[in-house]
Amino acid sequence: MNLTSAKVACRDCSVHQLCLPNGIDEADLARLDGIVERPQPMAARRHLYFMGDNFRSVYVVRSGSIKTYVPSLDGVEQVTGFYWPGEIVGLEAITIGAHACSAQALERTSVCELPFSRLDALADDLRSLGRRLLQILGREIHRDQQVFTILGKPSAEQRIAAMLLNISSRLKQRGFADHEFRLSMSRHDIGSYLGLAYETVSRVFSRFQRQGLLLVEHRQVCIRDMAGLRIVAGSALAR
Amino acid sequence: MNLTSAKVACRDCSVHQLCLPNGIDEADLARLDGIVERPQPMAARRHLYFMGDNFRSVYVVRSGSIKTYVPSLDGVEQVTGFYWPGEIVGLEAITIGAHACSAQALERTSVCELPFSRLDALADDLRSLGRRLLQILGREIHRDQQVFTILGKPSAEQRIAAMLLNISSRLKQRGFADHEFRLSMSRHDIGSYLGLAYETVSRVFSRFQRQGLLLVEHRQVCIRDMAGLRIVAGSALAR
DNA sequence: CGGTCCCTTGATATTCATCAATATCAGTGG
DNA sequence: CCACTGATATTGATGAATATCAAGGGACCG
Repeated sequence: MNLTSAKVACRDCSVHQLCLPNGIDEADLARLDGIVERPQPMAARRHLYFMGDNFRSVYVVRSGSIKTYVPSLDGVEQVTGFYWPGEIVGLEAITIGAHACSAQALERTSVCELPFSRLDALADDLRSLGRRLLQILGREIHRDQQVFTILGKPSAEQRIAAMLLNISSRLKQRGFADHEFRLSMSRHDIGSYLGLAYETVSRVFSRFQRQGLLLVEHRQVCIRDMAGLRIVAGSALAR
Repeated sequence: MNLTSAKVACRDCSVHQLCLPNGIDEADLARLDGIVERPQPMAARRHLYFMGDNFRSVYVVRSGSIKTYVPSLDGVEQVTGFYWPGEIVGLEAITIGAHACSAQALERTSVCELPFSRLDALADDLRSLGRRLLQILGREIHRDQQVFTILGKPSAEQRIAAMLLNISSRLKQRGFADHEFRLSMSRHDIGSYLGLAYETVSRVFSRFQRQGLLLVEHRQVCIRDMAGLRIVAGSALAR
């Protein structure tokens, strides 16, 4: 028996407040809980879904992390996002009915699976769930807007600083340390996400370390000077 | 009296099929129509809202175009999006309750205003409206994902080609010509959006023209070689 | 008609990608 | 335990792409 796959009810889940159940009352929560599936944890590099797959479920990361990417003909995949505990993967497929990207575990990762048809049917009954779903999607749109300000920055230093601040703030929201964390993705993934060569990512990390902004050891990152990093990122909303 | 501000019911609106009412049945449509406000057209450069404003409404572009941007301390605003007829502005504020960016008309523009509290209340009654709202937000998330693949491209040529294709496909969806259109935003805005200097935008346009990919005259763009543009953009989902 | 903003183009400086070599780390099997 | 292997990361050298500085032309607006 694998402890990490033990069934944890939504009400006792550590990311409860960031997840769908937040704002759903006790009685309704039990019904929501009834449709949540909790598969075995996934090994690193396993896929949650592939681009083009029929949309069945959205997935909440419970532990570990996920990257999404768009594979391309020439084999150069483009990373479109990273997801940490409490974040929801697969929302991009709701309207289209098919996944617009592939989703892959960056490390050993466990998720909750929420079959969307059952979620949708349940929302017919529970107006609070319908509202909550709308909130979740609205939050996602808000986040995407913030990411636009990261990817729209003109220099490698600005983009990387803004990305680190974005990760930091997301981890903080989830109750993790905001100044020290382990990047579960490779330099290559970061470069693909930000539109930079992976060597550039590596160099900027080294430069930030020399400047006293960061301590970087492999994938472990410690932010030494949050304010300085904000200045590098550019004042435009790097919170 | 201004003809463009004449009251057009949702059912007769030209962007009906891209807008909220799509999929709402006749009887319910009348009720939805009842809460839609149709303000006078806005002059170019007028703001729909400013960052930080309380969230009251979402806005559907009926004619003209809107840009959204994040103003920053040093005065260097960062553009986060462009919106054409049938597209909905303001969704990023739904969950937070305050606008995360400012929205400005790029030309004479008319919108429909949908007061969200009334929309939300109506959705309690009309399950079809609740579903439709979810669809709208899901579509927005899907679009944002596509934008990530534009902004994540490594070169100026790729980003600009991908952006043009993205605009083209959005205009086509709305029944406009997909190979010939007028950009309502400045080179500066495009540069800010894509993380490029405005001179680079200008140069790449000229280069594309010399290569026979485009005809560019001021803000008027004609795509001469759609397939070639797709190749430049890189195969990764530039549709 | 004059002024302002926007766009284009050129020259130069800077940043970034690419190529390449080396180092490090996580597994794997002897 | 250690050697071996392949993936990952760092760093340097070089060339290409992009930003910056600068000038001039053209469109739009009062």
